[in-house]
Amino acid sequence: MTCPIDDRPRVKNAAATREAILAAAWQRFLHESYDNVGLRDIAGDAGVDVALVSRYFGGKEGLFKDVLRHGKGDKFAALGNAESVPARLAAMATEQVPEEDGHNMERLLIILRSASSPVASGLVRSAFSADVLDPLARIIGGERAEQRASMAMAVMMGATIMRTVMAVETVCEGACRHDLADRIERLLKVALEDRPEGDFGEPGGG
Amino acid sequence: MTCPIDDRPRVKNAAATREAILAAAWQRFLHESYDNVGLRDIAGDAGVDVALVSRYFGGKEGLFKDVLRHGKGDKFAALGNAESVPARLAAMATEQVPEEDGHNMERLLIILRSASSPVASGLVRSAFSADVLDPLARIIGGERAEQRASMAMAVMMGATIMRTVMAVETVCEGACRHDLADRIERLLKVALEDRPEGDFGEPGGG
DNA sequence: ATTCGAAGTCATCGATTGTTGACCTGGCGC
DNA sequence: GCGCCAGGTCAACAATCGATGACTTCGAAT
Repeated sequence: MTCPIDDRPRVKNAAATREAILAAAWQRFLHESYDNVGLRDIAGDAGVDVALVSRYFGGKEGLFKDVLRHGKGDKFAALGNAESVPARLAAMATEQVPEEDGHNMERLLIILRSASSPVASGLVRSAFSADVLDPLARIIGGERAEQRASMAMAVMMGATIMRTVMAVETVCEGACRHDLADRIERLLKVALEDRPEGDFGEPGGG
Repeated sequence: MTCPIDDRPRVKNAAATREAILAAAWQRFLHESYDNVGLRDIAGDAGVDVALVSRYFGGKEGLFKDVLRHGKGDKFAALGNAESVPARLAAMATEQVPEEDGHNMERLLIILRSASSPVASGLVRSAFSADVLDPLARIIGGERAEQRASMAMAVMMGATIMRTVMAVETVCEGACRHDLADRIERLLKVALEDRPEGDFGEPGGG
């Protein structure tokens, strides 16, 4: 198979072929939902025959599963301490992030896109719980950490949906981008608060 | 055609048939995405032949379009004034709502489910903008109303996703439901704030 | 009772999907 | 040299989808 972009025709290299398929699948699933991504599209992007996809990954579902667990093993665990989490997440939501966090943000978008597909939803839910929710809950700690982490991720997914899926201008760049990030950061702080309720006021800067 | 649940076989009543199809489609699109809902499923639920769906609504896309604009004309415009919006929306997100708002919440879920389907995304986006975002922005008023409304809806959609799509227990009912609604209400208040930023403290109760 | 049009039924089309098995091909050991 | 086998190609499969056109049936107006 002649790879369309690479000069070398990439002959007889199973590992490279597997990786090419995985990369193409990542990009496809990043922009469209599970159901609307065809194996022929992925194979075409990777410069590979369709049959190889099912052969290497045991079908579409297996490929999607491997896409979800692709990348660093840490995933969302590298968010720093509880203090820095809101700022880091806000930066991720507005995509002012270093390479590493951007990768995790893309994974979140992949999860979001295929969240409502009968065959993918199960994989998506478990991946979200294991790779996103639990690590975040472990970082923030405190009472009802899982619930507060869920609220923070609700903010993240909501903002992401507005930006990428609904394509709302005012959340994309429109006005001042830093103001948007600031508002999201404030939202994340409220979502992560473990104070009872109705208790305002920050512990003070420093 | 013998309707499976109704005693009367419903013969030769185009209006009733149209409404039955619409109701069945509403329920289907409420639980699955646009791509994963078949016209045969809808027709089966409505007790109607498949051909009638395409005949009455001019195809699947037309049916979905009619589903989106189904119901009251007011839609999200009946949320009261700017003061009551956060509480009402929080009640909607946790489904402690009267009949009317529940209908709007279902519409929001329909929008959410089919947001990433190539043919439905356009309809979904315009419906969301016209029936949800703009009315809400008009209610809250103030500076950059559209952006603040978008942030509030981001919170709403995020919470909804957590509950229904991701099926996160802690956001469903788990702990105390009223605490969840309270936290969402606080999030909505922050999302809708039109103060510059960094300015905390409420204007005082009463 | 007859007739005409709306309402409903049936069969089938074309397109697309994921998957599979048979078949080729090129490099490496012997 | 030859065989062997992993890596790759090709064609075809069954299933499903939305859509369409011809046909039948019922209701009502005359």
